Amino acid sequence: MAYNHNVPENCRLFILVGKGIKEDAFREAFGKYGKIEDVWVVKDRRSNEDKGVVYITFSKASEAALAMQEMNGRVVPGHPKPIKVLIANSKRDGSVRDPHEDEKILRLFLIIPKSMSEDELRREFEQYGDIDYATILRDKNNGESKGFGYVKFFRPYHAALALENCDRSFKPKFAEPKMPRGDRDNDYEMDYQYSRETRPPGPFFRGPDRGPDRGPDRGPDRHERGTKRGFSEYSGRDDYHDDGPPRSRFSHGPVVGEGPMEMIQNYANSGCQRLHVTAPLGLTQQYLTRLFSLIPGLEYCDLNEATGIAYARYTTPQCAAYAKDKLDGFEYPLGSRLIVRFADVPNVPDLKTASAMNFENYGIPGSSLERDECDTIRKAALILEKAGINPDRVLASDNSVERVTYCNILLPLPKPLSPEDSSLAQRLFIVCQPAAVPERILRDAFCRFGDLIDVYLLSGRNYGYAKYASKECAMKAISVLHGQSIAGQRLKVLEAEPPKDENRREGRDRHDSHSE
DNA sequence: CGACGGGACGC
DNA sequence: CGACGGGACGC
Repeated sequence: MAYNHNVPENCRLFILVGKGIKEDAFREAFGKYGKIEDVWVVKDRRSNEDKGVVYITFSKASEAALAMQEMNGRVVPGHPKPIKVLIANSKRDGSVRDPHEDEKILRLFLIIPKSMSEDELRREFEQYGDIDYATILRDKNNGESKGFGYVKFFRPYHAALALENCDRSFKPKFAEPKMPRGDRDNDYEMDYQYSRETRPPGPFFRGPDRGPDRGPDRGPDRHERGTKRGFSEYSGRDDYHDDGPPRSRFSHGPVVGEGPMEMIQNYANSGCQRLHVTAPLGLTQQYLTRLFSLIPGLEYCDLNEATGIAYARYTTPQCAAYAKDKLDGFEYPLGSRLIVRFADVPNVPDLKTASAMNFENYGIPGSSLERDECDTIRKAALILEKAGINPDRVLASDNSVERVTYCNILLPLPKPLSPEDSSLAQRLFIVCQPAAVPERILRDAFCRFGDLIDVYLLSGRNYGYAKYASKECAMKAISVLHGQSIAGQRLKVLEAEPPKDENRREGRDRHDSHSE
């Protein structure tokens, strides 16, 4: 399936280059940010000359957004001019520029439990990055939640991370822009011009981790401000890079002959030595500590394996900033990314620099690290893995099962989900006793038997359903999971009774024909 | 005992 | 500096 219309949204980059495009150089430069699905160098139909445009499709929106953030304005080897990198419009939208196009990559539409407040919503999502606003739609008359709302980030990368990693019960989607296409509004038009030309201080220039200290301009108008400010700014590398100057080498462009020490020293003092880490389920204390100790100056790294939340502390703020920059978004295991944030509200920066440290002591082979620390750390992780320093997901000689921290028994390895529109073969009824289990854990457990379409608990309840596209997989899930303990809760897994109020048609051979 | 989910932004 | 190919549904 090399060609697939069902690629996730916002996975494709639109890159402006000059002529003489070398595809391999682009694969090389962009490949480190994720899995590249397609590279297309656009050529003129007749002359076969480059049109100066490259499209790169990644497997995930977060990879594309990270690549944009890191590569925009950079020079690709063999190409004289700095490139411009944007998230591509969908093919359907063509080259139309929407005055609200930033909302397509910064704002999520979410299904939200009716009991959840906007503050809770914000707290839930700020683990993925700085939030512009979090709104819940309410009934005009009684103020009750309508069960959905929006969260807008300042950076496409953070929005994509939230989309991919938040609890699936939020059913996250990139929000459609508020106004219909072509419905011009003069205020927005003016703001658009203004923000592009002069770029006043605004949300984009706030530090990422200022906590509640967001300045005096935070108030009831923040929704409005957030909507207007800085839109269409996402393409500038300054706009979406996390930290103020001095920057990492990523935002400086290629740095030659600058060693890791200098690089760490050049990091802005965030005033924060402690990092908050969201780790994928199943990652172990030992593995995480090894990973974070690859960055010099680690004091400790404490992981709560039940929640996947860890705190790591470094000897200097610069080291912490460096670790955050290098490990945030680090993908391990495949498909899961670490999320690394400053744990504390940074103080006013001072100019202390990192004390002398030596990468050579950290056992990274070929640890010159001058070209690409991310890549080196990846390699180091692979080496650790080969050396058996591994999350203990994989246990025993039997490669078909593994130990996961949330469950009392060994489980089969995770398997991909079936598409949401798969036809339902078997439904299971699930009870968690005495209390509910987070859906991400249920999902991780129930997907392991294959062909899982969806698993969810009814909101505010400790029971729910799992839907499978194959009966065998569903029955296997019952046989393995029923009676076991997951995240400290006893699990009941039964075949579900048919839905209560369903107009039943007993027609045997009437299978769902997909529409459209 | 424990039985059936939610969906687009006041102008 | 600003926008769309090749491939192709089904044994």
